[in-house]
Amino acid sequence: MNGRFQIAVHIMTLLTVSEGEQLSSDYIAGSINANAALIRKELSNLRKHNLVSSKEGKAGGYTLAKPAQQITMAQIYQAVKQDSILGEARNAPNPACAVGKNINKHMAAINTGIDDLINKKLGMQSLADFSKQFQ
Amino acid sequence: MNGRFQIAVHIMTLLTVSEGEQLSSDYIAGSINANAALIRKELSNLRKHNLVSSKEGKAGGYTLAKPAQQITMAQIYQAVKQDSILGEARNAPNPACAVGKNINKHMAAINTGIDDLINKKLGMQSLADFSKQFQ
DNA sequence: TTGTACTGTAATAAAAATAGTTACAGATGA
DNA sequence: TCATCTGTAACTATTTTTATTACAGTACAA
Repeated sequence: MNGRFQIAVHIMTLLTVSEGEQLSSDYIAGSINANAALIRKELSNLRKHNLVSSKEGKAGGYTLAKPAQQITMAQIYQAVKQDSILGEARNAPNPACAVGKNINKHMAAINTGIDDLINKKLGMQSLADFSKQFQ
Repeated sequence: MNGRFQIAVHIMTLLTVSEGEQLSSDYIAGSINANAALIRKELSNLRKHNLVSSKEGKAGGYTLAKPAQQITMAQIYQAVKQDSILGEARNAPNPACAVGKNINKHMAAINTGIDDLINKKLGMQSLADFSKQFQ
């Protein structure tokens, strides 16, 4: 989810700074220097999370779904994150070992603890706050 | 760094639980269900960070470099982490764009803020605390 | 009603990151 | 001097991420 948060924040910042104007995926991709279809995919995800709205057809494009004051960085983070931050085991550890048997559970506790913390921290900053830095 | 933190914590927990006994990389790999050479690579890194000591030769193996009470989960995290959590841009964004030009700097600020938070949180839990859960 | 400029999405390819493997030199103790 | 272990490099395989291409569908406007 590394690069995706970066991209999502970049997108959201562009939409904030351009104040309601419809931006095309091509334009956004140009600023990010990434592929337009990829950007549309992320925009699609952000729309699913009610952070952007889109308009098809000529003169279509993307805008914020609501004022930047009402969007927190945590919401963007949530929209993008899919896996835990510090990771779960990819190989089932050995269940015959007292440590292996329980490590996933205890790692999960660490992960959710940290994730809560991140959400709390990012929840304190609105997209409007963040975007102000670019003016 | 996802899977590596999991592996490193697993290793450190095994070494804690086995109370000073030398463990071989083979034994550790068996509990984690991973490759022994891979585990040795991570052990090598943990040693570099003064968290484990190793002994070569027959009857060799690995032990904690210091008591588990004196090791925090944050130290393990630090030993393993190499990149930022939420990511920096992989493509240089467009420098001709006010947002693209500055996004990396501002994302970096978010990243270090979160990293500090993680360190603070993980710094509150010792390896001894964590390992108690497995007894 | 037709052309143009967009979104939406799937299929696929390329690239990068991660994990796993093999191999073997060197250390150490029995 | 043999057996058992670490240390590390070189390499391969796998998985994940990112990029590309392609095209159907929508909306506006002349």
